Amino acid sequence: MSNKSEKPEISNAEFDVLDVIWDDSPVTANEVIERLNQRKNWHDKTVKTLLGRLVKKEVLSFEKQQRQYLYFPLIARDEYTKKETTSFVSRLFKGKITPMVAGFANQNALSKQDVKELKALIEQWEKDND
Amino acid sequence: MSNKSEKPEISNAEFDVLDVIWDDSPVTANEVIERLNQRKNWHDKTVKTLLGRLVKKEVLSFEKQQRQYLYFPLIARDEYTKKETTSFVSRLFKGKITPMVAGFANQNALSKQDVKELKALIEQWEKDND
DNA sequence: CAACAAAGACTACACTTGTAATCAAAAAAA
DNA sequence: TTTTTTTGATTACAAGTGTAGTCTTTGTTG
Repeated sequence: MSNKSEKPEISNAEFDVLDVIWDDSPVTANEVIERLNQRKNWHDKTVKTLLGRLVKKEVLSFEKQQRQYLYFPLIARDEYTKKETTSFVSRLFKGKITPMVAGFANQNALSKQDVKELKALIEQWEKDND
Repeated sequence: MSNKSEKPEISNAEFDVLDVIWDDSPVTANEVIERLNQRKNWHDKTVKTLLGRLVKKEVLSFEKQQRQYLYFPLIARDEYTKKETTSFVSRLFKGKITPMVAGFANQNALSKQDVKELKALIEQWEKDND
């Protein structure tokens, strides 16, 4: 293994922490714990550990405010999701999104609204390209 | 943790093994090793270990052919990809595919061909639904 | 039949991950 | 100032993972 800063490798639990920080930052550890409390049922020590690991992985950083830390992300959510999406689609769908969307549709996970949005997106794409 | 048969939790390395088995099965371990050799550079013992773990996880099974085993999948690729897609999209895009496709387009990962296919897919969807 | 080779079973081992508990430093309260 | 609390740092620990090596069994070869 060993990927020194090549690519952060964010674990599932870590992602949940990062996710609420992306929602709004900088934030104190307690704020993060509180926000996570809404959905997860983690001990505050657990969240602290995850924050520490994210800092060590250089995904987060912080600045001291008295004795507390104010955490903020070092990588943008958008950048992260794009990268993850690319690797996900390339892994499971040989890089093609259509089969992925098809699987979605095929599962009744596609709503009328989604289709409307997709159409708008495509239209825009066609306007931009070519 | 601990998910007794709820949901297999296939690791990355395991997935690569499973992937070539999905391509064509049943196959012997050596066939799997050979196929993987094309892209990965794994020791054959490594592949054997992964096969064993997949069997233990009930993702694969096998039947003996003399002293060799012929492995085959217990879960369908399609089923797996659908499930993974759902969880991926729900995690990173709050369950909406459009933002995902948008990120894709936004990255120039969308080809003319893709768009054509997407349009066809949508058209079909509209024909089916409502 | 004896020795060898091939296949799978079992063992190994460091690193990651989930999930905290304990320790230490510093600020707040008594 | 002594005590208590709060916050982060360090330590813990089992299960999972990547990546093999060794042991055992069972055909194969001389």
